[in-house]
Amino acid sequence: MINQTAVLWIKDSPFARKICAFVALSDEDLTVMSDLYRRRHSFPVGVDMIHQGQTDQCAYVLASGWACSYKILPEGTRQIVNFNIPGDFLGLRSMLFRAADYNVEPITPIQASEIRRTDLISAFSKNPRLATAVLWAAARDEAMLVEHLIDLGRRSAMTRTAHFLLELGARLKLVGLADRSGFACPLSQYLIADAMGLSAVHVNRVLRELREEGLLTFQRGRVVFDDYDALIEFANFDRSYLDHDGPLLA
Amino acid sequence: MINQTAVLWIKDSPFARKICAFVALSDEDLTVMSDLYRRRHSFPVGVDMIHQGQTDQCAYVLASGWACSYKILPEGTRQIVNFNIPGDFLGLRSMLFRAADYNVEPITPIQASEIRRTDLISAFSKNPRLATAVLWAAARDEAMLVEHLIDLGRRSAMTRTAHFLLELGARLKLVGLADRSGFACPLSQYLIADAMGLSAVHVNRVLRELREEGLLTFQRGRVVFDDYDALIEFANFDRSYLDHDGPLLA
DNA sequence: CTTTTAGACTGATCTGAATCAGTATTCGAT
DNA sequence: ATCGAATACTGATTCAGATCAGTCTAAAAG
Repeated sequence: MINQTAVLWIKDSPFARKICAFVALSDEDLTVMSDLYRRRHSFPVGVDMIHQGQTDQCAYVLASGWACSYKILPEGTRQIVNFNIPGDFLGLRSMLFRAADYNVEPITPIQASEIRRTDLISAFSKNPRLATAVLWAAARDEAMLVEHLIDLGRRSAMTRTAHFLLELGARLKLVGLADRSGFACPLSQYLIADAMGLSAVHVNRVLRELREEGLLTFQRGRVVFDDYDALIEFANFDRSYLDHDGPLLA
Repeated sequence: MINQTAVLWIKDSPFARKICAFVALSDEDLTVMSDLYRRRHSFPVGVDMIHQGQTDQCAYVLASGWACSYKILPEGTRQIVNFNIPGDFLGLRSMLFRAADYNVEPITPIQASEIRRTDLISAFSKNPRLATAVLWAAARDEAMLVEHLIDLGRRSAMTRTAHFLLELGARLKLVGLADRSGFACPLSQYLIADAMGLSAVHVNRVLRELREEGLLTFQRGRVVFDDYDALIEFANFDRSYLDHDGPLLA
């Protein structure tokens, strides 16, 4: 049965906002989805949400706050694989493996719903459209991973950083946390460095250069796109992999 | 019903070999799988199997030959995202998107089975275990993508190349195309360069250094692990993300 | 109201990898 | 047997980005 209060509440969540942009979900779908949302948790900064080797196979949907997925290397350096923003589904992969093969750390205090593997599987069998929606989100995450790979492999430090911040903006826009002018961004230059495979010092230099070129300004926790069109041109940003033209599997 | 000839034949395919190593498939599962194998195609070197913007949503399972997935950048450089070897399922992502966002090019002549989206969906609904198996393979591919990202972001040219060749060896071993001593490898130094985000010249230097260190020799189309244990130590290679301890979702 | 500290920022220097400009080798075609 | 095309390989030079070694500022702690 459909619980109208739950439907209204869930419709406003970042996760549903994102999913609804791609797959048309009925009130029934949203009711099934709201069941997944029961186990709310808070995570303070400094406590890993998921860590390497962890065997309890659970995932989270972020309601608020930012996190990052990363791997530590033996030399002590680390590579941030992805930043997780509200609406993101994280840990889907660790559900298929015996143990998590990466860490997830909150960047700001986090509100998240824990999703048990059994709950997800039953929600999927009750509701294949929800399965499609989640798989679509996973495919989109993989496309972003590929763009990140290309950032690291073949784009210069400046293009790479510009591309990355544009993508972050596009993702945040989907959940109403950004617009064409920019977005609030709690990332330190150290975090950006670990994501872009650069040193923090060099990130600082690159950000200054982007500012001096009149492309974008990242200061005091805010990214401002000073010239959005020029920036897209400069970074050769193609948002089609984040975009859509309506429901895919109807 | 179960067709014993088809089951025996499919059991010997690289795809089934790989899948069976992780999820126990019954003869019935294998029969459903063999239905997917009907549309055999050959691709000569020089003709893209999938290209950017292509809208017919189909995927392939490689039976023999090597291919690579890549993206072209405006400056004319390219980044190879992944090499595809026998047994690989490729194009799963393009089934969820409106159009492919990358290219796939044969490196050697290819034999592959075309998988239509509708066929895959019906096979999945007939047989959820097969769906699990394919999702597991996709999760494993994503884990490899993450390792590749870390290669590019935080590993030196030498460690990166060693890690990459070890991973390739581990993947080939699963389908019986490699052992601890090494494997036949049709990749040119140019292809390796485009995958590792290096120049061909530097790849050559790196391969020479690995050879001089007594770690591995890549010459005349063959990778030889001269000192497998030292190599694993050197590259800090952890094959747990490729490995398993038996069926996951029984 | 200081002190401490973390983050933002800068210049000088160093290094790893790219680019350029070749030679050597292998293999296939004529 | 010879030519041409790939591919493998090498040395010299250049350049992007890292490292080092700081300063400046603002906020938090005492």
